[in-house]
Amino acid sequence: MSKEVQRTLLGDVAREAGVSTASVSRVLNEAPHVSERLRERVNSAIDRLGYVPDGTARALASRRIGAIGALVPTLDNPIFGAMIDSLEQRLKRHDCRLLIATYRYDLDDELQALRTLVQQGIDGVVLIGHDHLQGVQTLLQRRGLPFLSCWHAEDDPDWPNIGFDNTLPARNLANHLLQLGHRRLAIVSAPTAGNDRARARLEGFLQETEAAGCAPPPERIVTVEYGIAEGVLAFETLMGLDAPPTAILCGNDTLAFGVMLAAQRVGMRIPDELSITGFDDLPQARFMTPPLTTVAVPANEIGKQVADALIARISGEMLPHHQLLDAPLVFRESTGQLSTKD
Amino acid sequence: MSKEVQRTLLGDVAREAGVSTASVSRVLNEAPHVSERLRERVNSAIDRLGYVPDGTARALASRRIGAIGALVPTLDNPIFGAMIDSLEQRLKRHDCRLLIATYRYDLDDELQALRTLVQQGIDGVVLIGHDHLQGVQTLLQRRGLPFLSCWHAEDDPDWPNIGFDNTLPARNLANHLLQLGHRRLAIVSAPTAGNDRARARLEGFLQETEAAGCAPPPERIVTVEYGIAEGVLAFETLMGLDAPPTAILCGNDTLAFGVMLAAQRVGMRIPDELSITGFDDLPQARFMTPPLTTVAVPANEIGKQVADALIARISGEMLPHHQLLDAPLVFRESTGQLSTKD
DNA sequence: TTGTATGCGTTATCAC
DNA sequence: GTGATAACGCATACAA
Repeated sequence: MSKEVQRTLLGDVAREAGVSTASVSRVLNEAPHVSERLRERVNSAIDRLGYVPDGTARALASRRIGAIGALVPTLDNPIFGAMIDSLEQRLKRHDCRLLIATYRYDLDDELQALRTLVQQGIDGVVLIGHDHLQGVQTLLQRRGLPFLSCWHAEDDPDWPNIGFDNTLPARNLANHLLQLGHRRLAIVSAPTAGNDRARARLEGFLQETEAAGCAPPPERIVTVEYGIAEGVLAFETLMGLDAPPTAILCGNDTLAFGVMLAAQRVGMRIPDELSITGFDDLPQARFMTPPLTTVAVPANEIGKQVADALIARISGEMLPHHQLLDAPLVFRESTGQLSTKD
Repeated sequence: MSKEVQRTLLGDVAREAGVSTASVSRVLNEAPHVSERLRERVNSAIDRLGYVPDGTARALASRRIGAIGALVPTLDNPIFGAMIDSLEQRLKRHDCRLLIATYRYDLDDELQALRTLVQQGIDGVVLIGHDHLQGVQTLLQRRGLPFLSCWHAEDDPDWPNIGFDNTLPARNLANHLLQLGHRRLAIVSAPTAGNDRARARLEGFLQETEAAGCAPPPERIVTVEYGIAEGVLAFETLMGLDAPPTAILCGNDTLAFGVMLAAQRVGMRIPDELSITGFDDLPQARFMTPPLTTVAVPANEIGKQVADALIARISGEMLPHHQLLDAPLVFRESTGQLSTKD
């Protein structure tokens, strides 16, 4: 199909430089104990011939492909896009490529995708969260494959991870609303199946409201898929109740945007008539009217740290790796005291 | 470093099944002319031994790694996230993996990243837009590597592509504003260096306004980096002018969001006092207050079609591949006639 | 339809 | 420090 151009091989470089193939390989891999003179001769031969090493042969012989795999639920959520973007940029520094696979929160798909990536020969794996099928751990261990999960914070020695606590900020958000005098709270959660982060946030909301004796009744806890339109729907559901909430805790910013925009659409004043909180601190959160009170998830920082840590693990440094990052609350104007005019 | 478990090889499967290695390979690759009986024996042996083929060896021997590379400016822009998400899902169907690399609109970085991916042995390449260094084409051609660019629509036989016209919708947006009676137009553009899409949109805006005799003077054409905050800044710059615009054409939705939110912040009524247009139709565009008039970029459709077309090319089908998709205007409430009360 | 034998382009283990 | 040479694990042309 394509013209079979005569490719320059490592052996050609060796001949051109008048050295052995082993020496060329050593120069290529920056191995120790190589004389400066030899290095120069080889490099000059490489330049002269325009030699480019073959990654596949390299991978077979060295048992390293120079790429890791990342399994993410979706790239449609910009928070993951941001993380993957940082991850890839940082991996580049370590001369490492990135294979991505998405699984739409379907853990069977995740395991299947992992199998495929492992078969490709990836040098390491990045996972999101703590919810995985048993097969994932089994496979990873059996292959002795370096891996790291992120976006959560379990101190599990079998699951090295770099992330943040999802529960505590959720509790703090709930507490913030309680402090402002709200008692009729509602929760808009993403589906928790296969999503420990969503579950942890929901639990945080519940723990705090229960402790205060005003846990939302079932009808004020709605679960919707990820999306602005879904947030709009959730708002409509909640406001149709006999006793609508005075404040809504959302599982993520996108849902909060939906809720907020739906509220504005019907002319509701935020926060006078309704307080709203998010979780993620997406770029537009601070530009909403009013700016959204939320939790700043360190997506970019996670990407960088995961890259560095996984590369370290691949290099054999089996560090502890339970890294807890800060996910601070960001108080803005979407939350406030209920106006007492009624 | 990791326990060297005795891996099961293709040869082991052959022995177990009592056939040759070639036969096992044929079954694995679903080659034609394999008897049902042989297939069953091999598959059963594979199951019994839990054999998993080695991707690196496969790649070296077959000269296909089962993955393509995608070079995107950034994944921080959700429109690219959406495209990559669809692309990856669709590639999966074809049993193809995805390597991604970002280059922050730096064409030198793009070429460098391409070199790295080519060296890995990727089977094909996806590019964004038409702006690339000469080296990109040279490299692609010399290796006879199947590739496809997207997000633009040149009818260049040397550059197979699947995309949409960026200029025409831009013209139509400008015309829409002119029809509404606006004469003091402004443009907020993303940097056009290394970004033919931004340039095409800008040109569309200019062509139409020039034709109507009201091309914006230089001070009403501002260029800012991608981002909501940058849109806010652009708004402030434009509104500080002696003759501020009555309508603003933005190069993408994110900039438009920034402009709109900044306008709301200072209490400006949209569209009564200011009309705003975007480009992309991000999910939140229709949920803004007011909903944003914009252009619906078929990001997901591009992802799917690119996957199918590139796989076809890799399989040797050298189709024409200049596929023009529709990018329709979406008229919403962020544009309207200037209120004539002054 | 199936088996045999060789090649894929490196890396790494030895010697020297 | 440097050079032979044997892996690395599979695909495929060719033969049968």
